[in-house]
Amino acid sequence: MIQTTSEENYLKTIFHHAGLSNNAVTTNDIAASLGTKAASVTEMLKKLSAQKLIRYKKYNGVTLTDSGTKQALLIVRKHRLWEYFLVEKLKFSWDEIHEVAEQLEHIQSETLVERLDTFLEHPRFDPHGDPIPDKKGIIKKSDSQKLIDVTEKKEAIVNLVTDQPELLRYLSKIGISIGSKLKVIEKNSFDQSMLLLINGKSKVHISSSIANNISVQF
Amino acid sequence: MIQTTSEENYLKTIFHHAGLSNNAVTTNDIAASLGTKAASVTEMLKKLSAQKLIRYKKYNGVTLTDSGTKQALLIVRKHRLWEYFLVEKLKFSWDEIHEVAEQLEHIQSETLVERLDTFLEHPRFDPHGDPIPDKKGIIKKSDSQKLIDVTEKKEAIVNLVTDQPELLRYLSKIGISIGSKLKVIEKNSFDQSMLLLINGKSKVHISSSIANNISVQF
DNA sequence: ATATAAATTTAGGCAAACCTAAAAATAATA
DNA sequence: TATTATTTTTAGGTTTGCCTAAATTTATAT
Ligand SMILES: [Mn+2]
Ligand SMILES: [Mn+2]
Ligand SMILES: [Mn+2]
Ligand SMILES: [Mn+2]
Repeated sequence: MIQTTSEENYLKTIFHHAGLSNNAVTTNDIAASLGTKAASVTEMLKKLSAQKLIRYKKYNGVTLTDSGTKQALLIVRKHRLWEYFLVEKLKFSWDEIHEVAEQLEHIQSETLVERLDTFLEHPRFDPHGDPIPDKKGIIKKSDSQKLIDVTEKKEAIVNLVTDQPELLRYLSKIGISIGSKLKVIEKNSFDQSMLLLINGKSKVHISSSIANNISVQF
Repeated sequence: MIQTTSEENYLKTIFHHAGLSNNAVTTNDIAASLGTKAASVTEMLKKLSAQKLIRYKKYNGVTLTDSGTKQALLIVRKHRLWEYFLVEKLKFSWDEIHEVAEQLEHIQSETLVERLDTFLEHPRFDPHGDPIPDKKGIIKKSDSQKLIDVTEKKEAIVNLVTDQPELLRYLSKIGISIGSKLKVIEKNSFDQSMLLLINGKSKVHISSSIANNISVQF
C-alpha cells in the first residue's frame, strides 16, 4: 500500500525517535518534531495503526512494526541518496540540502531509487556521515563515539555530524567537515567545552552543544 | 506566492491547451486532461483567478496572465529538465520518464532547477524533442512539421514525438527515435496511412494516428 | 424562433490533515 | 494518599481538492 507524504513523515519521525532498538515514541515527541499538535498526531497514529505500520495502545506511545520499519528505512534511504546526489553532482553545500531532500524523499518510483543508487555508485554514507540503508533496508553502523565523550588525546577523525543547517554552517566556518582530524587539547570539566586542534593546524574552542553533535572514530 | 501541486497542474494544463498564442481554454478540456470533473475545475479556476494567474469570465474559458504563463513555463522547464536527467544520467528509456517527471516538476527549489540545468549542461530539448524553456521562460521553437503533412519524398529527420508511453514504446519497436531519418515512400490518400523508409533500412507502414504524433524537419 | 443538447456553474457532501478547547488518563509532588 | 501538573485523547471546526446532482447558460438543430 502506498503512503501519503504525511504518513511517510510520521513513519520517518517515529523511526528517528525510536533508535535502533525501536523504543516506544510518545505523541508529544512526534508532534514536536513535525511541528504539529498532539491532537493531530493521535489522529494519524490511528490511521497508521489501522495499516499495521505501528503498534499503538492508547496513552502508551508507539513502536514501528516490521512493515513500518521497512517503509521508514526506504524513506531514509531516499533522503540520504538524494542528499548525496545534491552535494556530489549538483554541488550543493551540506547545509543546503536537507530541505530539498525532504521533498525528494517522497517521490514514488522504485526504479528511480535504484537507478539513482547505481548512478551514484552505491554510496554508503550521506554528506553528514549518516549511513545510507541498502535496498533491503540494511544499515551498517560504523563504530564511532560522540566527540563530547572523547577523553584520550589521540587524533580522531570526524565521521558524523548532526544534519542541522545552522550547525553545519558553523562547522564549515571553523573548518570542520567529514574526515577532519581532531585532537582534543583541553577539556573544561565544568561546562564540557573543548579546545581542539583541527587537521594539525588551527586551534578552536567549541562548546559542549557543538561537541555533542559531532562523532568521531579513531 | 507559492502554488500547490494541484494549482501547478492546472496552470500547466491550461498552458498546454492554450498553445503559443494563448487561446482560451475550456472547463471541459481541463477536466478531461486532469482526470477531474468540470465542477472541480470551475472551483479551481476561481482560486487561480483570485491569484491573478488566469483571466476567467464565467462560461468563457480561461487564458493565462503573464504571471500565470511564467509559472507554467517554469513547471514545464522543470518537467523537461528532469526528463532529460532521467534519460541521460539514470538511463531510463523515453517511455518511462513522464510519470516520474510529473512528480519531480513540483519540487520547490529555485537553486535545484538552476544547478540541475548546469549539471546537465543546459540541454535545449527533452528526450521527446520538446524544447526546454530557459531560466527566463524563453522557448526557441524549431521549424518542424507534422509527418502527416509531409508530401515531398525527401529525407526528413524526426525531431519531436508526443510524450505518450504507449506511442513511445511502439515507436521504439519499429525503430523510430529522435534523429531518425525518414522517407515517405507512399501515402494512402484514403486513410492517411504511410509507408516509410527508416534510416535507409527498414520499410514500415504507419497509421495516420502515428504519423500525427511525429514531427520532422528537413 | 423553439426545442433540445451540451457545457458550465452552483449547491451540498466527503476525506485528509490540520487546528483549538475540553475531557480523561497518567505522572509527579506535597 | 490526595492534589496538582502533564500528557494524551476526544469533540467539534477549518481548508483544500475532490465528488454527484441539480440549475443555469450557451450552442445546435429543427
Ligand atoms: Mn537531511
Ligand atoms: Mn543527512
Ligand atoms: Mn513528460
Ligand atoms: Mn517530454
